[in-house]
Amino acid sequence: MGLDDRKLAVLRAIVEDYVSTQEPVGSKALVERHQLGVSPATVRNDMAVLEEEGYIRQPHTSAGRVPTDRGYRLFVDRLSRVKPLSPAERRAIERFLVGAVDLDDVVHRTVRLLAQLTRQVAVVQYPSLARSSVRHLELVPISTTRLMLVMIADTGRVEQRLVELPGPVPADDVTDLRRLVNEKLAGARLSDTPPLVQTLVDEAPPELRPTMTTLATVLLETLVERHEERIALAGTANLTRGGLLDFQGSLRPILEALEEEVVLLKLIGETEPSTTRVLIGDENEFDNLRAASVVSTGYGPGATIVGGLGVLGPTRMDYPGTIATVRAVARYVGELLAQN
Amino acid sequence: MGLDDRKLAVLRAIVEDYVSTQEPVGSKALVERHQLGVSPATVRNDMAVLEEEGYIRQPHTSAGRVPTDRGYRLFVDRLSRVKPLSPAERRAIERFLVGAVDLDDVVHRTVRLLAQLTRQVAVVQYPSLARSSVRHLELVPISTTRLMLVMIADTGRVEQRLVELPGPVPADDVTDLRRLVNEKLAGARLSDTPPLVQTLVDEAPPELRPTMTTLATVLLETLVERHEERIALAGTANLTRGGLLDFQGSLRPILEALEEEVVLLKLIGETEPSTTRVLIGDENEFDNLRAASVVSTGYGPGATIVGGLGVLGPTRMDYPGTIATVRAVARYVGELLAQN
DNA sequence: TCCTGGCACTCGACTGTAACGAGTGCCAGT
DNA sequence: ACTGGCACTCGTTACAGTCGAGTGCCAGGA
Repeated sequence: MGLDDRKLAVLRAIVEDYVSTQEPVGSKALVERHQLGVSPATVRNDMAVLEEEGYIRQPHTSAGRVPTDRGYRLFVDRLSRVKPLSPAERRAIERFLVGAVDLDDVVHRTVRLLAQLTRQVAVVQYPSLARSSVRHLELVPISTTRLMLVMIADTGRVEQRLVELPGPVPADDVTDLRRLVNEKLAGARLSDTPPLVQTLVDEAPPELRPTMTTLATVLLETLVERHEERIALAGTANLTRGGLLDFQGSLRPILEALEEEVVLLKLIGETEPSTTRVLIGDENEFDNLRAASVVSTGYGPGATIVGGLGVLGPTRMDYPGTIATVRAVARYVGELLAQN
Repeated sequence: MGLDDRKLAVLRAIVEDYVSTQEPVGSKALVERHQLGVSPATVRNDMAVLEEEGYIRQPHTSAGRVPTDRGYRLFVDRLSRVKPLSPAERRAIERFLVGAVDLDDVVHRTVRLLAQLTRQVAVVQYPSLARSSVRHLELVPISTTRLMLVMIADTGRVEQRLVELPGPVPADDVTDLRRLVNEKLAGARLSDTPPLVQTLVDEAPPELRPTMTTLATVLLETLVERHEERIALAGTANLTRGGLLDFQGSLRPILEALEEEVVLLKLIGETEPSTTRVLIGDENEFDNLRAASVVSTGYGPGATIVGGLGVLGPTRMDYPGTIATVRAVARYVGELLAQN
C-alpha cells in the first residue's frame, strides 16, 4: 500500500483536527491549520487514496472526512507519540492519591482521578485474587454452628463469607481450625490453594474432619470460584460530553455494557503482563461497545501485575493524552501499593 | 379549592394515560379511554380548573395536558392505591434473593432485582454502621509495626483498616489488645462506641497504652467517621428508556448526581423509621434531579431499620407499581437479613 | 511524474410557505 | 350543569428553493 509520508501526515492531521473539533474535516481547513506545504487539491488526492485504503470516510458526499477505526489504529500505532504529562497533571495525581488509608480507598480515589483527568469513564479492577497470596485467614464464631471466614490477602483485599457448620463446634476447636488453616495456607498464592485445601481435609484430626470438610468447600468457593474479581467505576457522566454525537445518539448500549462486570473485566482485566492496550471501536468483542474505545493497562507493586485499570470513551478520543494519563496513574498506584 | 370527585377522576385519568403513553393527553382521548360519563367539552372545563390550580399544564397551546409535580403529588397522596404485586413478581423476588451467600451478595442481588422489576435506577444502602452493633473485632499482625483491624458487624458488614503502630508490638500483646478491645466493644452499638473507646485507652495497662491510643484513633476514624456508608447502584441503562423525552433531553445531571454518594444517601438513606417515601420532581433538594422522582423505604430484620433502598426514575413513572415493588423487595430483604 | 488552479457537481443544512389536524376556549342552547 | 358547535392556536409535516462546504476530475505547468 503506497502511503508515503505526506499521506500519513494528512491522516494525522485529520485525526487531530477531528478529535479536537468533532466535525468532519475538509481539505481546505486542513491546509490552513497545518503546515503541509501543498494545496487543497493535492490533499484531496491524498484523501481519496486514504479513503480507498479504508483509513477515513465521508459521512455523506459534500462533507469532510472522518477517521475510521482503522485510521485511528494506524494513528495510534505509527503516527502519535505519547504526550508527556503536564506538571499540573502530575501534581493532581500525587495530591489525589496521597492519604489513602486502605485498599478500598486507593481504588476509589484512583478511579475518580482517572475519570477526572481523562474526562472519560474510568474502570479499575481490584487486585485480582488469582494473583494474590493469603496473608491470614480468620475464623470468627458467630454462633455455635456458624463461622465468619475472613481472608486477608497480601494485596490488601479482604473477603468474607458466612460458613454454616454441620454441627456445634466448641471455641477450642475453632482455635485449632484457625491454626491449621493458617499453617497450611498463609503465604500461599491463591491460585495454588486448591490442592492445599484438599490436604487440609485429609490431614485434619478425625474430630475436626466434618467441620474442616465444610470449611474447605466454602474456602474453595469463596477464594477461587465466586466473584473473585471486583470492579470500580466512575465518570459515567462524561459519556454525555460531546452531546449525542459520540455513540451515535444512544448511550443505552454503553450503559448496559458498563453494568456487566464480566464485560469490564474482559476489557481492562489483565491477563498477560502486557503494556498499555488500546482497543478501538469494533476491535473489542462486544457489540454494545462498537462505538467506544478502551485504553487499559496493568498495575501492581513493582514489576508484578495484580490488576488492570483503564478508561472507556468515544472512538474519537485523544489517544496520546489518554494513554499517557492511564500509564501514569497505573505507575503511581503501583508505587502506592508497593509501600504496603 | 373546589375539586369535586369528577375533577379528581379526570386528574387520575390524565396521570394514568400520560404515564402509559408518554404523550400529552387531550379531552377527547380521555373520554374515549375512561368511563367518565361526560362529554369532552365538560372535561375541558374541568381541565381548565385543574390547570388553574397547578395540577396540570399544557406544553404548548395546541397540545394536550401533562401532570405537574403538584399533580403527581395529589395523585400519589389521594388518587392511587398501591398495586398488589403479581404472582410472577413475587416469584421473581424469591428466586432472585434465594441463595445469597453473604451481605455483599444480598445487596448486589437486591439492587439488580429492583432495577429489573421497576425498570428504573435502583439504589441500595448497605446496612448503616450507625445502626449496627459490633460483633467482633479482629487484629491481624501484618508486620511488627502494622496491624490489620477488621470489624465485623452484626448486620454482616465487614470493615477493615490498616493500622500503623508507633513501635513494634509482640504477638502476645496483640492477643491482649484483641481481648481487651473485644471485651469492651463486642455487642455495643456503633453509635455508642466513642466513650467506650476512650475508657479502653484509660484502662489500658501502661505498656499497651501507646499502642492502644493509636488503635483507638483508627477505631474512631474507621467505625464512626469515615465512609461509614456504602451504596450499590444498578439499572442506569434504564435512564435511556423513553428516548430523550424524560429528563428533558440530558442525562448528564442525573448521571452526575448518581455518582455522588452523599446525594444518594440523602435521597434513600433512612433517618427516621418512616414508611415509604416518595419525592416528586423538585421536591428533592438537588437541582440536578429536578426532573426525577425517588421512591424509597427502609429495610431491616424484623421491625428495626438498618438501611434504605429505593429507585429513581422520571417524574412520569408508575407510582403505584413502583411503590408496591420497592416495599415488597424491602420486606423480603428484611426477612433474609433476619435469618442471619 | 507530481502538483496546482479551476470548474462542475453533490448533497446536507437552512429557510420560507402552505396545508393539516389535534386540541383548546368560549358560547348559546337544552 | 352539561353539551354540541365553532373559531382559533400552533406544532408538525411536506415541499421547494437557496446556500455553501466539500468533492472529483481535468488540463496545464514545474
